[in-house]
Amino acid sequence: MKKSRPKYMQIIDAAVTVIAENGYHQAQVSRIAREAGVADGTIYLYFKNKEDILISLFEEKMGTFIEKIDSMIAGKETAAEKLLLLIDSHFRMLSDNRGLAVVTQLELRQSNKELRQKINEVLKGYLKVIDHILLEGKQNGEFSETLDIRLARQMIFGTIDETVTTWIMNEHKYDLAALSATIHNLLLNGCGAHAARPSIGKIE
Amino acid sequence: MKKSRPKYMQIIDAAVTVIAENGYHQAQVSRIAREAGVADGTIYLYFKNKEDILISLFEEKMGTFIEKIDSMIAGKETAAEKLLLLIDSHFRMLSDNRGLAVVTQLELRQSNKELRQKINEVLKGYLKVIDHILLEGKQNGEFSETLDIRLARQMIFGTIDETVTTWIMNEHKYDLAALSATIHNLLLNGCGAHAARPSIGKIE
Amino acid sequence: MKKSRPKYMQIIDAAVTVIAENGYHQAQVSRIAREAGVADGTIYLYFKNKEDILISLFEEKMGTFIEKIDSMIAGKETAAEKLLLLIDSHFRMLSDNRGLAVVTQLELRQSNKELRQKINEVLKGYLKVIDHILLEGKQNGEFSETLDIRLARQMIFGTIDETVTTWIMNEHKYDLAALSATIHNLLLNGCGAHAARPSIGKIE
Amino acid sequence: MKKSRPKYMQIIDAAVTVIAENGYHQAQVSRIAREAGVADGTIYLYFKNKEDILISLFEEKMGTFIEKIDSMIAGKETAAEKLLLLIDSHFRMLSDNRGLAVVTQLELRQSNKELRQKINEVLKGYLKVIDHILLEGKQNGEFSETLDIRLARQMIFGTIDETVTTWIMNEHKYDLAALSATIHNLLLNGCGAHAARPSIGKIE
DNA sequence: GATGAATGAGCGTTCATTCAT
DNA sequence: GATGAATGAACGCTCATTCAT
Repeated sequence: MKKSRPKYMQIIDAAVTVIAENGYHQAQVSRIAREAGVADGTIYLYFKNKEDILISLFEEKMGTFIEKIDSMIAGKETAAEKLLLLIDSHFRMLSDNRGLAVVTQLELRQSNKELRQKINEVLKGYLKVIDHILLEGKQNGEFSETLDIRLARQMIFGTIDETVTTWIMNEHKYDLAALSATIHNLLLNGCGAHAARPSIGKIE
Repeated sequence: MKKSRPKYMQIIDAAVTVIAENGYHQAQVSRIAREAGVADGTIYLYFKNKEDILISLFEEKMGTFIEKIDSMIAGKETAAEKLLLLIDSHFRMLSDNRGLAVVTQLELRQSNKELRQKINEVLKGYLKVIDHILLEGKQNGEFSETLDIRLARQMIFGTIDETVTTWIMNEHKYDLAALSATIHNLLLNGCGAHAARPSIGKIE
Repeated sequence: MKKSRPKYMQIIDAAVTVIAENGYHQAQVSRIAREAGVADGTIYLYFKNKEDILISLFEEKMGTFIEKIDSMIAGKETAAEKLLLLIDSHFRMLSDNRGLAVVTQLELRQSNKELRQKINEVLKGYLKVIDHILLEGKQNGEFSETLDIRLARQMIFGTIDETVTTWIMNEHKYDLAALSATIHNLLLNGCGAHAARPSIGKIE
Repeated sequence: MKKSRPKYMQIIDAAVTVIAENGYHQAQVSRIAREAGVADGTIYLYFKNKEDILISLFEEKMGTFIEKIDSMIAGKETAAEKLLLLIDSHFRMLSDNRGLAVVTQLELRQSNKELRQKINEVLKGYLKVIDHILLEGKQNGEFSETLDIRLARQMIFGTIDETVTTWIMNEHKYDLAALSATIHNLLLNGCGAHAARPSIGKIE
């Protein structure tokens, strides 16, 4: 429907740009409209209100990302490989799109509780992907059979999230994607992976 | 100093109460003043501006917490024990003070970038405590000698933080402190601790 | 002429329906268009602007009413009979068409001064009918020969109008048309009619 | 309380001036504030919102008027005299305060249904005064013993209201107060007063 | 004639901060 | 030191109207 219209994505991309450049609280609707090259009122033909722009932004960008990860992961055999791919894709996506990184890691978190709860709904899709990897790893013996999946997932997501946030707070001074292998190793150990055997070559 | 006057802490505690009950965006200066039992203008005799209240809040509460941890940790011998104490104290402090937990984990993160950067300054003290534990663990052979301290610290802090946030988002439905041992184990593994041997009794 | 096209009346009737159901301030052009089953832009092929719809609405509905009254009155002999017919027709028309009653008595009065002045132009036709009745009554001796026609007309119109408005504000709880005879009697007295003699049968 | 502060009446008077000069829809809060010589925000120390200004305006001005009428009327003996005083005071008040006349007769009626209903609440006090006069007149034999008080009140109020509105629509071209005696006479007749006897001298 | 997507001006209200008392 | 009345900048959203198709 409306999502097929070019202006829909145009406005979302304008929102990312404006928020990344000026911060969440400086992202007035009129500024987003100007950046998108449309009139203020046009925004409201595609979005219910300002909050709807931000939720849609997150849904579109994160949704696309989750789908990509999902299909890429399908091609890997071991849970360890899948986890590495997830971490690495996550880091690469944000490295390649620093505006989006700032928006999702810092700016959007300044929103009110309701918006943040909706963002969390979207994130659940991502957390499910992690859970699948963990479950598979437990079942095929890669990970400890006593692993608490919920807590392990919190470790994985928390570590990735904190790593990205720190990188941004340090103004992207170093190469985020270069950390993938080390982080992967930390997390694998955390999951009780049989450290020496599966890791071959470049990962360690 | 102004900090020695009773009204200083009175205002900070009022801020915690007001933010915990009504959320960051409902925490108007006049409401904090009413809760503290002072006039609006009085706030500005003790704090430069509203942001200053929130930074001071974080400094006072987190500062006290870091000092406590630091002195408690001094009594423990191994890095593993210190880490367990840190995790457990962290979880217990927030379990025992849910208002403060909501304020620091959710509400204060809605503030703008500048405020969050100052909050990060305060957090650095906490991160240093973690770094000390990790360094000690590496030096005395408890942890892997190739451990990247910065990334391990991000894993530890990120995992703790995500665990607390998830607990709050689930409206404290379960016992946070009960997770200490399991989280500790995950993180120890992550750090390459010689899993089986050192953990005795209740940790595993 | 444009007025001859079917969509002209279709839009006016849609306007009455929309205003009656949702009130003046909720009667957006796009809503009227939807109710009329035409596109927004089509409205502007038949009406200069929104105000023009409302004026035309009043002209059409009130104009029709005045013509009806005029021809009906012609069949009556005395001024008193004509006045009764006028009051009774007025009450019946609005009783039978409550949507229109709400629109003309309440909603349209929320319009701005210019629109209300144009509505008054239309009303002048109605006031002229009243004036004719009064003049005839004075001339044939039914009414006081000192009667001030302008003021008597204001009394008649003001009384009818206030009676209808009160009826609507009371949510049509009682039968408006049942008041015709009593109101007629009050107004006849006001006009100095020789009370006892001319009123025969049902009027008193 | 707040009503005792001088700024309360200052803002109400500013509202009358601004609405009278520019019309209801041009009466922005900021314009009223400027006219009152206060900051926009100050308005909200004395009034809940814009609507509250207008209701208060009506309550203050009409409330004062009703009290005045009530006490003046107490000094008159007959219902006829009381009615004359009421009409004459009504006309004089609005003649002496043409801005207020425009505001209450034309502009305030453009407000939405809720505001108009609150205005009607205030008006009920005025209608009660009329009802008292009518009841007294019926009881002491001045008026017809079959007089329907509700309808007679609608005639009296409707006639006065229509007379004032016509005067304003004619841009105050003639002397409104000069009509008091004639209107009084019309209404007395309407009420079935024994025409010849009670009216002495100046009334007719 | 008919459409409907796009336009953009306009405004009530909040609240951090000041300063005369 | 303490007060609290006053300030005024800032912004999301609606809807009558246009015009390219």
